[in-house]
Amino acid sequence: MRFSRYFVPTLKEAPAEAEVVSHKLLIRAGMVRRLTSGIYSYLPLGLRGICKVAAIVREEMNRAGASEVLLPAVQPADLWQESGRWEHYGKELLRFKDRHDRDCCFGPTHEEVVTDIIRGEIKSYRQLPLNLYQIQTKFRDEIRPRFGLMRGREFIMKDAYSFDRDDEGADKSYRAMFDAYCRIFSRLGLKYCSVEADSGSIGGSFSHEFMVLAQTGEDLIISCAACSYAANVERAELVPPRAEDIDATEPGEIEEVFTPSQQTVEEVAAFLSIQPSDIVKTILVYVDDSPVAVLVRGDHEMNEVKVKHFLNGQVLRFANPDEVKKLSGAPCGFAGPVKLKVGNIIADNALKARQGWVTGANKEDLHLKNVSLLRDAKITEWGDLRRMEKGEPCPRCGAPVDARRGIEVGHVFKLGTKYSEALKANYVDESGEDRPIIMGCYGIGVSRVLAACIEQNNDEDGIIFPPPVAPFEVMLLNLDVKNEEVSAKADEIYEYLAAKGIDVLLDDREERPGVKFKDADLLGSPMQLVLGRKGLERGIVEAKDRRSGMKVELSLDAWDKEFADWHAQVLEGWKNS
RNA sequence: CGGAGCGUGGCGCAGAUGGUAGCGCGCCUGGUUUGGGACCAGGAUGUCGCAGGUUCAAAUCCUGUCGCUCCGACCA
Repeated sequence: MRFSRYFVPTLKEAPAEAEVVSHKLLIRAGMVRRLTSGIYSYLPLGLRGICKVAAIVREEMNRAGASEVLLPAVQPADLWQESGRWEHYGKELLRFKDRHDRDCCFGPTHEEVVTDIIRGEIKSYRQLPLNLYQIQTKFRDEIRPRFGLMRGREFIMKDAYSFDRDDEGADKSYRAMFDAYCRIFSRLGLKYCSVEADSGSIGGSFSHEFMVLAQTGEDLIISCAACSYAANVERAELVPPRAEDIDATEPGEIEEVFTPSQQTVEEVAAFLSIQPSDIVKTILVYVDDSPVAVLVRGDHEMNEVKVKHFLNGQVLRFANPDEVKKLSGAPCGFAGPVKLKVGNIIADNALKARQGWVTGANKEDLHLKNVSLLRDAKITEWGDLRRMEKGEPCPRCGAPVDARRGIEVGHVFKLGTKYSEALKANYVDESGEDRPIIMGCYGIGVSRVLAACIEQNNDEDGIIFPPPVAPFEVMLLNLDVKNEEVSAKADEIYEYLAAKGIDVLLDDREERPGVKFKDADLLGSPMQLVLGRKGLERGIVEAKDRRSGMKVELSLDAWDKEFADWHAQVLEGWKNS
């Protein structure tokens, strides 16, 4: 492409709306523009980036034996009522009515639609296994879209669905997708890892997430260097205290202590000159509208996902101040398990480690000392209810774990028969018996991958695209557009590269050199070729590796070889990084 | 939805105590420049988010409303 005729509206300043680096750079580089909250237009350069990602995804999906389809974005409500998700999906599902007043929705995911196709077409075990995928725009009406393409409401996703006759086959399909995902993210040049994950509202038995490591990631990943255990914090299992670590000494009599206006754990600890780990935090929540008190150690964090699963609940919300008052009889900050009038009190395993605790007294400005949860409280059940912290023992090998931030770019689920049973997608096996198809589903956030890629590859001058993702692999700068010889040579090199199948953007704008250098760095092509009058006189083209900043001069006399060597060398550098 | 903040030329912003809108970037014209976002001169562009209200007078005060961003519950 020729820059002068292409549409690349670059910006010197980052728009105020952008918070994270990928968002700022996507806008500054003229790749995207926001239409409204969480909804973006892809401009030519952005679309090229998306297409590059999609092409790799497509190749690897095809290679893994999946067949590409394109399913409808607008879907009828009855399908969703059949699966039960019309009720359960929540407000992220964008619902509307058509002119005939029929309920519809915009697909946030396509389990219902594929399963509907499959139940109509698949009758026999002979037709299985099968894997269908698509790359398509999804819509999820997120509560709070943020970080540009990272969490949009409208986004581009690759979603695949596998159909198998039995568990063994389903596991094979899952494995095939897992491997394909590894190949995809490696080819895209991303630093990623796969972690055990919670399966969330899509449902199913087990799942893994693919995370791109980045400080701005919204997810926390627990990983163990010693045994390669890795999991999302939502999921990371904690080992209960070992028998020998338990101090069973029974404390003395319960004692009320005056703690005026000391509401937070930190305040109470400071006021009583004790550690936060000497305190039991009592968190009042509602799970599916019934009240629950969750007990965790003062220095620990409750894990809402774990609590939800522990109670087999769908929705968890915190009690509001009025409800706290009603449930505990005291304002926020003074709830405690002793004589608490909440039927369901669940406690984290870590609280088994000892007996004497400080807790709220369920009375304003009072706490209790010497509380034994076994003696003084009615604990319904104990369990793993908190978030793992950095440095805690790995559930597999006991070594201290590390915590890092990540962006979820892919997710593989083993669904089982959740949808096939709800929608009656059965097949007939060898013995003539009807059986539900075993399903799996596999997503990649294509637009998010582009953002994550920029998040991971940038510097103060702009984007540094890995070659496979770069909208243009080479940017060719003609510094003297008005000089006919220079322009003729630039055109010649442009044609040469194009003929080699290299995506090249020729900057033929009537701009000063400085503008072109700045834009080239901003747009992030991994390779820059610079041709000017001075260089042409000396018979050279200057070549810059965007990532290392290394510049070399390529002789025009030996162009074929010198360019090929340099090109290979830059690509090699990326592979080894 | 709860908490915080912001809406003023295309972009980034300034406009106390009310007096009829300005700066930088960008854009247009001409000239001088031309290897890391040039300079000079001239020029265009605003129903100050929207709707009410107070006032002789509102970007500024009041009320409502819409939109956006950020912090918490969702997820690719």
